Amino acid sequence: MAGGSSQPGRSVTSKILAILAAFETTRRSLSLTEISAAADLPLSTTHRLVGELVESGMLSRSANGGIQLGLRLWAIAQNTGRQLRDTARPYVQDLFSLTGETSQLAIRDGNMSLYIDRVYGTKRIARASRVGGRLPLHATAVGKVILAFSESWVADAYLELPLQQMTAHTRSNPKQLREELERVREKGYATTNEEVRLGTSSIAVPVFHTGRLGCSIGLVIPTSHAANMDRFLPVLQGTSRRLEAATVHIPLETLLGIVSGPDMNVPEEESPEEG
Amino acid sequence: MAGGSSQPGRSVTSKILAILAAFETTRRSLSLTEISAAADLPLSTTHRLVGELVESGMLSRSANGGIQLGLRLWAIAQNTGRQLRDTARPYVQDLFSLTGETSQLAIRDGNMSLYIDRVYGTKRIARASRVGGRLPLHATAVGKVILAFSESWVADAYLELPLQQMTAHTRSNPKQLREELERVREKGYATTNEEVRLGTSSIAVPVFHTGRLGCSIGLVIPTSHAANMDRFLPVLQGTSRRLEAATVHIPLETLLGIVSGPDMNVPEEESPEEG
DNA sequence: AGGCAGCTTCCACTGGATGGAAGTTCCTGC
DNA sequence: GCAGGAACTTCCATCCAGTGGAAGCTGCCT
Repeated sequence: MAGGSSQPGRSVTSKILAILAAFETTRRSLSLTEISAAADLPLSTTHRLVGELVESGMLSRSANGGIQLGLRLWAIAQNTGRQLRDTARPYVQDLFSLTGETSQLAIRDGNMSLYIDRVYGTKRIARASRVGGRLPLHATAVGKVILAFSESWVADAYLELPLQQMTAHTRSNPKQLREELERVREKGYATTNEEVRLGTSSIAVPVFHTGRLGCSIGLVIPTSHAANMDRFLPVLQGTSRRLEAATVHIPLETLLGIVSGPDMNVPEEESPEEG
Repeated sequence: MAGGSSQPGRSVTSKILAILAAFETTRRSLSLTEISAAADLPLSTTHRLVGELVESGMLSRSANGGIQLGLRLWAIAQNTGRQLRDTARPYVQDLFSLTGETSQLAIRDGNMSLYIDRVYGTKRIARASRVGGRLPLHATAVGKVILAFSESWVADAYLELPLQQMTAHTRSNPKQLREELERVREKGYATTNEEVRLGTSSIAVPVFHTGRLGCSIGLVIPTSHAANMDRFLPVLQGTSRRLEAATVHIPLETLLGIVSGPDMNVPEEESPEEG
């Protein structure tokens, strides 16, 4: 290639991905230089690629000169897993209306729980998760539900990995976790107490689909009034059952848009980020 | 390039965009051949690029062999306009709780209204819009609000374009529309009656930000009980005012993530699609 | 008014992208 | 069970699109 030392073995595709990935962890707009650094690309290459991406609407320039993700990209991406989100949203809303607590729906994406939808009130509580965000499976209630009710290889593979200690309360001992998952299976729901972030607790139940785990729905509750969280169980289980009924006619693969095959993909270190 | 007749002048970037754009109008998974046709690329090129995109998580292969948008892409794209969506969501929810009618929030994207958020109940009504979807500005209540309260060049430029006749009720006469926009400005809200789709009507109000139009919020109502729609006005205006208060401290550019500059981009013919 | 950081443009070079063709798999109909 | 064919995958000689160092530009800060 150019002047002398291109970085061989990097396809254009991977460079474009690297540029988009620079926005994966931040809500801010980024400068060209920041993108260049994050994507590990020469400034001039970044400049040209970003230019093309802006041209096409994948990225956009904001008033202050920064670069952000474009509305076109967002609009295209809205088609991902739409079946599940469109179907589930009213039920997640109901859950919020009935409990008044932050309600969420998550699926497994590799070895993380991926938050698909989330309904919350105007009084903000400190939040560790967000729609599109990921958290470790062992630290959250939805994650524990996913580990407990997925095919056994999921938990087996997961518990081999190093388990991130997010707060002093996070259980990072594989043996203890395995026992806890057993209890989750018996009781039919999972809870956490300040295992992701101090001050918030959570509770979650599974949503099944043709005998397999489909997703998990749960509540995030300020620890201050989280005593007796299981008072929410009837509502949670009722919502789960109604959601199961609403999705039973849709093939699981259509719902999720993915096969969650045995490909536990590599950690990739997304820190919990912002509150 | 290869064997003989590449299509010169097409950057790799544009090819990747073309592949992603193939998913813009469909929720289905696509076969390689379909993508190849939609993106107007040779099959082998499509094969290689799709392979790379799947590798990186931008696309994913579903169980039946089809190809779909990947969760990674979705998760990255969630950062687009997050500030506005995160802030506004509870207010859109409130609007739904208080009215029981489908509630939505839209902004202008080129010469279309882009639906940013939407809250609806479990009883489905025929719907023409969806989150991430676009509709012509002149046929919807939110669109009319956008035209009426944006800088005057927006409506001026828009009314020069050919106006799509979506139903028998759609007003596609520029002169009539200009008068209607004047009335919208006087009354402070806009309505439609079956102008997008027979059977549904809508009403919308503007949400301002530092004196300029920020976005528009509105309701979609089955025409059967849309008589006296303006009974919803106090709730709509109250919600708008509360949303204005909640966003006033955030710079407009940060909110939208874009400058809606004088670049009225070309129609691009997205049909209303599915109900 | 000099310095500097960030952005944009330029351009000769070259290796990664290219796509036609051949090979493979997996149907479906007779 | 096998011919026909549609969809997908692999191969590889060709060559131009992508490349990135360097130089130029802009605007801000001191």
